[in-house]
Amino acid sequence: MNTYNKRAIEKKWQEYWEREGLFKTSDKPKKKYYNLVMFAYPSGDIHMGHCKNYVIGDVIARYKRRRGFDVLHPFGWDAFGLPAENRAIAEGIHPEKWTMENIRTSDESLKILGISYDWDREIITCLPDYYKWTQWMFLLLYKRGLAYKKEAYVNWCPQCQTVLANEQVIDDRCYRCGTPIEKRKLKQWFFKIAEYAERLLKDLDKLKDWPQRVKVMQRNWIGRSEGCDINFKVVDKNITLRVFTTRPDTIYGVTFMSIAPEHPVLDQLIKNTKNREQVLDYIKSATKRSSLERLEREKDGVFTGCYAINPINGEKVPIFVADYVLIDYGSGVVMGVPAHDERDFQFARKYDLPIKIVIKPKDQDLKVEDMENAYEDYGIMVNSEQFNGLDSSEGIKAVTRYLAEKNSGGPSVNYKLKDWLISRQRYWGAPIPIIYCPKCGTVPVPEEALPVLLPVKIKDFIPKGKSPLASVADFINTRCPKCGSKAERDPDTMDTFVCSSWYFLRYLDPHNDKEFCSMEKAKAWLPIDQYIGGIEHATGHLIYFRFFTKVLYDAGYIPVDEPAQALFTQGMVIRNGEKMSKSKGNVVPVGPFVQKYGADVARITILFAAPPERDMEWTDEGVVGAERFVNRIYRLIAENKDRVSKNPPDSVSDEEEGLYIKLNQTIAKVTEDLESFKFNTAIAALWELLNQLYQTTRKGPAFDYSLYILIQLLSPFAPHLADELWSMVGEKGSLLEYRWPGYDQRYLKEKTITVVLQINGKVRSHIKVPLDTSEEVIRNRALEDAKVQRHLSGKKIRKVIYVPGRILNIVV
RNA sequence: GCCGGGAUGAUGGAAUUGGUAGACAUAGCGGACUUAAAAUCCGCUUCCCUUUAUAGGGAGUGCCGGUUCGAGUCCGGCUCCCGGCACCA
Repeated sequence: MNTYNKRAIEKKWQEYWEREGLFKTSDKPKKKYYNLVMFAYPSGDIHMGHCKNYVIGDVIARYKRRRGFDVLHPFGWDAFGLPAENRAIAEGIHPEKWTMENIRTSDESLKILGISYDWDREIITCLPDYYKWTQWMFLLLYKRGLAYKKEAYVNWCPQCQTVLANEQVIDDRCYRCGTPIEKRKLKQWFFKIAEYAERLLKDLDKLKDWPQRVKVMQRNWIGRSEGCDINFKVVDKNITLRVFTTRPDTIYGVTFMSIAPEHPVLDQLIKNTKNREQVLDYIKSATKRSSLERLEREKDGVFTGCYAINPINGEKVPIFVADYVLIDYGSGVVMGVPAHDERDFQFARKYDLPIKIVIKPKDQDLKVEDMENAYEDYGIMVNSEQFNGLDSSEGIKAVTRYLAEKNSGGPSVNYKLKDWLISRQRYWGAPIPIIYCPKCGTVPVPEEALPVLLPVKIKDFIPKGKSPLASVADFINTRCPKCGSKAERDPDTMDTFVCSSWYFLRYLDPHNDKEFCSMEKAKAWLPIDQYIGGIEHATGHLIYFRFFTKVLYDAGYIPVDEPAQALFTQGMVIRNGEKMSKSKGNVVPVGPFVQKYGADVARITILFAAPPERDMEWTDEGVVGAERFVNRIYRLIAENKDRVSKNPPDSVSDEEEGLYIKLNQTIAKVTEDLESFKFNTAIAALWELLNQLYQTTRKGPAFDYSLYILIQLLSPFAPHLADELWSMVGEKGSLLEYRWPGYDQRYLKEKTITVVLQINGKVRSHIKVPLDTSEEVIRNRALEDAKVQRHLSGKKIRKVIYVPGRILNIVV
């Protein structure tokens, strides 16, 4: 009887849970707990690498249920996206067929793992009853002026043949396929997330239970920068160039201006100048280069033939076009201060432009001839007329104020966060609900005409630089909803991150065909009490869904302006040194593993190996340990099942006191650890209790009761085994139907304590005394101690420090 | 470059937040059970030195220094690793 038939037992309990509807969500929650794990992309079957997230979420869900919460614990699928389409192109399977089959397989895997999802609320983003509301969201943003179409230089992945959002470009490469991205000038749909930059930043402070790390990443990503706008008039032209700078204290050091090659003002600026041809050539070659190339090249540019006037002193400086100036930061124009900006310094040296020192360090002077680099630190303003002598920080304020008074600029704030490009030139996504009418222009599809169905019958998925939908005549050709004349649909689909920006709301009211979610349900369940997912979404999904929440809040559809109270980011599952993934060929599939070892073993393996926020190595040794753990518990209970008692001991004998204290400590420890996501130490505590129970030779009422409690404490981690043992000892139903056990305050502390005796901070001896022994008694006992005496001989005691119940340190 | 986080036995990891470093597990070694093996149960297992043994001593949480009766934990200075941002004006 070393082991038990895991698969048979697990199946039995999974059927029971389903039959009794134990995972169902309450319609009228009294004490709600919205526990959400990030949904997933259905790429084949799930494997153990994915499961960590789900197992963590399930432990919390089961624990909270037993604490009396009405738990909402749903799951769904982020089912649009490129892999399905790429598979379709390679193998001729329709993306929908492939996706839905994957979902069926993966659902099965989640069920055999015993994850307690309310399956009635499962959502699948590629189905019309879901993406209807994704399109509705687009229209809402459009109505609120937050969705707009503009021509811009955008990120283009030549491999995926589609544009990408900034958040999907990692180190100038496509986040999906790693291909270096190109810049293309295209007309695309954007969401005005930049308009929410300040609120997205400020409200991070409200998110007390989010990891610091994620908040820091979001702050970096939003990239708020305070500074000053300065207007430079162009000589002999009716043009004003606005620059943004964080260092207005260096304004007297401006010796040139640089404009980004993509800047629209250039057309007008170089009209009728003799350098026109040269400038156009430069623009042409510069705009072709990738941002990576541009970064690596030596800084260069070309003189436009025009001059600008420095508003502070009227100096005339040449204007260049230079590709180190970024079109999408600030105004795309910079003032060149070579003495105090490294890039400007290099540029000035190359073109022999003057370098003028206007900031000097506090304790020394700078000489242009000696400079090998720009002096970028703060210092004292010099060569700056009335501002001479000011410290940089005062100078920044003084110059800003002066420029504002003169109407030549003023304080300004810039963000790195840019508007979110959401058009995709691919088939497998939610169609953008917009119609172009030759008479009425851009016309949104009326709400009652939603969803705009993705045509199922399509032969050619291959992207050719424009959406495959563009060549589906049935889809593209339509009538204008306003005037009825012949019109065309937008052929693009939406970024899948749009689908995932609001999915957490659909779970609240998944079958509502009138609204994406009723206000009543939103009020009942929001915000998410615990969100669990991967850190990789820190600057993508986790910003987008905060943005959507704020928009919906502003529009009066939901009662919260932040979606999630608490966030937990779990670590990855590593195997053989690499992230577990199909492409690395190191996955452990769920089905075969559960067949062989059972779901409880899988769960314990994941939970015990490491703290959940850290990466965990999946090893065979870990599996061995987990298997031993469940077998050992099963055997202990099975061998003693007739002894198990639901009643705490009436009185605790001296002999059993140690065990009974251990039991109460274990209840307290496991409870605390569950509250703070320390599942590895919670299981370690159970293991300690288990070891102690195995070593108990004289079994009494405390032992009998301990078994009863052990089964209960096990239930969030190994729910199948726990329920099986529960019925083995004569209890009814599932532990999900029982409250979490409490502990006896009186038996948390040992009645005899060990006091460590130290001399000069070194451990020399230990004494055992009753719990409430006075310091004096302990001191005397210590001085009598043979070992202490040996170390004290011939020395004078200078001081004695007593830490109650722990340590007595004698200083000699 | 700027901003985070980290470094503890052979290994995964504990340590009440300044109070016995190494819980629990894995691996290893030894014992019991067995005809035998597996499984199981029990014991040992940071390193070095002394000792037949009991035992005793010393060192030890990446490195150097500091605060303290006492530091894995706090402070200062480094080294290395991981992550985020980065031509951001």
